[in-house]
Parts: sequence; structure tokens; C-alpha cells
Amino acid sequence: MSKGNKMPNGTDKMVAKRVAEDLGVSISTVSRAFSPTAVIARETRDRVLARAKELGYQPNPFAQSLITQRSRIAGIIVSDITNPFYPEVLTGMTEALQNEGLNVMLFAGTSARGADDMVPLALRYRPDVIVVMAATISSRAAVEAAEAGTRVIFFNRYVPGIAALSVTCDNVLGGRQVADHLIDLGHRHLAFVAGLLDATTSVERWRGFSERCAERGLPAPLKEDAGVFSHDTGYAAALRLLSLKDRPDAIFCANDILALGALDAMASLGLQVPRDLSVVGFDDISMATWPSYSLTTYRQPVRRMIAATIELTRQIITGDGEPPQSRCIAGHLVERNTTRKRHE
Amino acid sequence: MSKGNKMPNGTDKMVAKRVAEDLGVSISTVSRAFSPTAVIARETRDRVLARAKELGYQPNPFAQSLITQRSRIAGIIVSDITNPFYPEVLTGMTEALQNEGLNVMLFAGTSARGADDMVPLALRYRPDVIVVMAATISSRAAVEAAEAGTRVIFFNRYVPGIAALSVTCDNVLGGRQVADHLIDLGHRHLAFVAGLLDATTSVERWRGFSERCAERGLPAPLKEDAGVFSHDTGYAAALRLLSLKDRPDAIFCANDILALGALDAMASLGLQVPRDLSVVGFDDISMATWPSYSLTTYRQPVRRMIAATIELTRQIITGDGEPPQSRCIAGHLVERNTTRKRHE
DNA sequence: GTGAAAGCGCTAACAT
DNA sequence: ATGTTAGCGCTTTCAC
Repeated sequence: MSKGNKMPNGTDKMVAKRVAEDLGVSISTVSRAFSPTAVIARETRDRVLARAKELGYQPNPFAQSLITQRSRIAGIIVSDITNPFYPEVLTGMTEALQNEGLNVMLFAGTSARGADDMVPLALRYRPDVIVVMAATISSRAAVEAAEAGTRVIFFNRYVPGIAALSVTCDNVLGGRQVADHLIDLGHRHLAFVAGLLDATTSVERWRGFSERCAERGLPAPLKEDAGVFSHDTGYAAALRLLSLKDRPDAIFCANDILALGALDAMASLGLQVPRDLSVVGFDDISMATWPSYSLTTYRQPVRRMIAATIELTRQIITGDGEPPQSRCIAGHLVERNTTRKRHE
Repeated sequence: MSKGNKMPNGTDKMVAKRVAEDLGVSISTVSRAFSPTAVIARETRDRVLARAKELGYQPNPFAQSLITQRSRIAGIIVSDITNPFYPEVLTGMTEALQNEGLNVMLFAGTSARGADDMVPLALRYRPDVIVVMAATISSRAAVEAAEAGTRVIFFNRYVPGIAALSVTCDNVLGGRQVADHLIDLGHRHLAFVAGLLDATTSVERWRGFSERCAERGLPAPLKEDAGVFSHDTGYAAALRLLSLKDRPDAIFCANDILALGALDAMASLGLQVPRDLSVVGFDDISMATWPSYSLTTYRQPVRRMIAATIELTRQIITGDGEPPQSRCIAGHLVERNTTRKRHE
């Protein structure tokens, strides 16, 4: 009677020891076969690996982590996933991390338990890195993690005044380029629809936008706060702007979801892009390409941002080479509704 | 000189032993303090927990899993996350699992590595359960997992001919109700836009739809294959239907994304809902509510489906009570564009 | 190149 | 109610 090495379904649990016995080698040899850097005869490794596959053996990552002090886990913290931008990023990021040999542990912040509360949860697994994609997270998170010896990368989010890493799109530049685009189109009466008030994305896009307007001799653009990044709030904010006596002739929305809401608000008033007004978004989510919207937008360089995150992760893990540094990457304007024919 | 119990940042690593020494108790006592069921003096537990918090100690889940043989991990496998339905579900599911004390390990299938290849990856962590939200996964996945002693729950997907668990919306019923709705509206010339050919969601919705049409004495609806579930393909499929000589007067799309594409196709032809045609989707994603679309759709009971998944998970983990059984839950029709005023 | 032995951090008998 | 002890499954010196 073997002692307790049975599975719930009655079959024997497959562990290194059993593979070793099966092959008449030591446990160490089995272990070494799975370690690419270990010294082991090529032929032995092949034999072990082949038999292990047959038997369905794979090293237990818990035991591995315990001894190697490396989890090979990346924590990802998300919150407002209502913005379609994030799912797109989440999939890409997960894939990329998997390719680096990191498994992703996902933590979803809720209204009840904010993204901040996810950090201690994630920290228990001593992840090699934590990627934060939540819009509403305090700097406390990064501090806690730092104390636990885990580095945090803020994705698409900059946390001011803290030694945290971030990977962002160049929001200021984006705002400036949108300003140039609209001004070049002949617009002189610009407006901005802001999203979450304390989101750096919104703040910086506004800064670039308004700065550039000033530089080009325009009066300060109108600024309308949507409150949160959503279709509803974008719709409402646009309605407010459009009901003004001195209605703007171009609206730059802090992100695409807001912009789509704005377009729908315009449609509800019978206004057309680009005939009556220009609208520009930010992100370039897939819906921006839909014919019904054909939204001109500033595309975030998602692939490069993910690649940068992976690069930082690699630097964090190896610990050698240059110390990882925050990255800010330029995107580019994608013109669509300049020749838009919607509602005709 | 202590031997190796330093963190990368120089501070001592916080383990049960250190907390125990600090308090002058045994390691077991520390361990017991963290186990809700363990016998320990209330006062001792409070003392340990308080000090542990101060010191920043949390039990190492790897060590725990190693000994308890329970990972407290749920694996989630996703693939085509382009459908906004899934992100919404993913967040909700993650939250719900977290509330059960399960941490979520996310595996994203790619074009290169399909969802099937994610199963072995997930199995290494001996998850308490695997939830599959990928549209394209073979039954092999469930078999592999079963052999490893892990149960798989297919979410919104039924895998025929296999002893796997699934949680689905009642797609057949949904199809029937949509048929009734359209017929009651006076339509007699119905069409269906199918998504992924082998997706049970598409197949079953079609079955219910066509069955009900037959029952109510209508000719078989037209069937147009979109190929995949996307806006583009829905758009194209609708265009094909609308260019027919005997153009249908109502279109039921296998899901909302297809339906939104169909609506845009109609708009491009200057056709209006509900004046010229009725369109019905399936899922009720957030975009269906947008004023520009106001899509009538069959709402999947997502909350209840997640609750059912959690219930199954609980049954799987405890192992007692009734054996877990697949669940099929009715949704309901949400009427919107029956009074739609778009493009006016 | 391979085996023996120590131990990662923890829980669960078993003692007391 | 608490302490002692034996591993969970693995990697990694250290011998050979």
C-alpha cells in the first residue's frame, strides 16, 4: 500500500520520483532533464523527457517556486475593463508574458474591493512583476509592492512622484498632434471632453492639446468633463457642448469610448461628421473602424507598449544590464471621418 | 550572518518562522492562526494575526499548496476575446472566483497556440477547476484535464459527447423566442446570420429559431454564414441578404457583434430599423444599448451563469453533496429597436 | 555525468 | 491549547 500518492481518481500521482524509478535514474537526473542549463548527457535528457511525456509528468511549479524563489508568475491588475481598449491589451499582454515563460495571475478590482486591495493579494504569489492596468490606483500600491520586493509596471498610466515604472503612450504629444490636425482642417473653435478627472491619460492629453492651441494662437479650447470614460458620459458631454450658443466646430475626446458617445449625440441632433463638426478620439479601439463611426483617432502603439513592458519585465527579472526605465511611446493619428459619409 | 533569508532589497524575508520567533511561539501556532478551522486560543490568534500584519507576513501559497494538495487556483482559458461579451464575463467571473478564495490564472489562446494548448499549461498548476471561455476548443481539452484529475467547465459552450461540465444560456429557447418575437411583429420572411460554423452557440440558436418558424407554419428561414463572429462579417452577411431579390424582412443574428455589423450594413443602404426591417441579436453586450444601435437582443443571463459556474466550482471542490451537473439557463428578450429612430 | 542529501516554507498528524 | 516532527515535490550543492 503506497502512502497517499494517489489522485482523487485513483491513478497514481505523477511526480519526479516515479519517473526516476521508472527509468532507473535518480530524481536529480529527472530534474536536470527539465532544466535547460543543467549539465546532463543529451541522450539521458531525451530519454527522460520522452518518458515523462508518456507518463504525463510535468514538474510541479509550486515546488519549483519554493526552492528557486522565483514564481514565474506575472500579476495583472485590472479594474474598469468596460473600456474595450483594455481587453485588447489584456489578451496581447497575456500572450506576450506567456511567451516569456510567465504565467498570468489576474486580479480584477471591483467597486467594493478597489484595485489597491488587489496588490496584497497579488503579492502573496511573489510575482516576478505586477502590471497594473487599472485607471484608479493609488501610488500606495507601488510602495507596498516595493516593500515586498516586487516591481510594478503601470500600463497606460503614470503615477506621479513615485519610483514606479510605467509604460505609456505619449499623451502630450498625442494631444498636440490632434490640435494640429484640427487646426489644419480649419477649425478655430475647439473643445475637449475630459474623462476621469484624475486620470493622467485625460490630464496629459488635455495639456498637449491646449498647449498646442495656445502655440498656434488659438483661444483656449472649451473643456467639458465627462466624469468617467464611457459612452453615456461622452454622449452627455457632447450634448452639453453642442447646446452652447458658441458651439465648438471640433471636439477632441479623451478616449474613443467618449468619442463614440459624442458621435451618437451628434447623430441624435442630426449633425454630421465632417460636414458640421470634426470629432477625434484617442486609443483606436476596434469599434473606431466600424463604418458607422469611422472615427478619426490617435492610435496608441499597443504592440510597442506591450513589447516595452516585456522588455522591462525581462530587465527586472534578470537584474543585469541597464536598470529598467519608464517608457513613453509615440502613437499616431489615424484619419477616418475626415471624409466620413455617415447618415447620408 | 543569517543564511540566505534576505530579500533582493536587503530586508529579511518574512516567513512564519520569523513571526514565531518574534512572538515566542512555535511555527505551528503561526500557521494555526491563519487557518480558520484550526484549534487555537482566540487571544493567541489575534496576537499572531496582528503582529503578522505589522511585519507584513502572509503565508506562502506555494508552500501551502504543496502540502495541502490544493492550489486554490482557477484556470481561465480564453481565446477570441474580440467579442465584447467575454471581457464582461471575464471580469465578473474573476471577481466571483476571488470571492470564493480562488485566484485566477489566465491563459490566452492565440492563433499560433490554440486554446487547446493552454490546457497542459494550466494543468501544471493543478487548478481546482478550469473554466473555458474559448469558442474554439476541442473535447480533447476536457479529456486531458480529466486524466490529470481537474474538472473543466465550459462557459457558454457545450461540447457534445463528452463528460464535461458546461454552463450555457438556453440557446435553443432563445432562438425560439426570437422567432416568436419576429413573427408576432408580423414578419414572414426571416433570415438568420450564423457565426462560427461549429460553434454550438450558433448551431443551437439556429435550431431553436428554425424549429419555431416551422411550428408556426412559416417557410424555413434563410441562412447566411458569416464565418466568424465579427462586425465585418456581420456587415458582409447582411449585405448579401439585403441584395437578394426576395430580401428578408427580419434578420436574426447569432450574436450582437454580427447584429451591429448588420445594422451598419443596413444604414449604408439607407435602410432603417424598424421601418424597413427588424434585426435581433444575441448576448446583450453594452453596445447594444447605445442609442445609435438600440439593438433588440436576447440577453444572456450572465450573472446567473457566473453564479452557476461558482456553484459547480464549489461542488467540485468540496466533493460532497450532489455531483455537479451541467447547467442551461434561460435568458430573455430585450426589446429596443422596435421603436428605433436612428438616422432620422 | 550522475546520485545523495539538504532544505525551500508550510501544514498536519502526533505528542504533551 | 501549544510544540515537535515529518514530509509536500522539487532544485541544488556536494561527492563521486
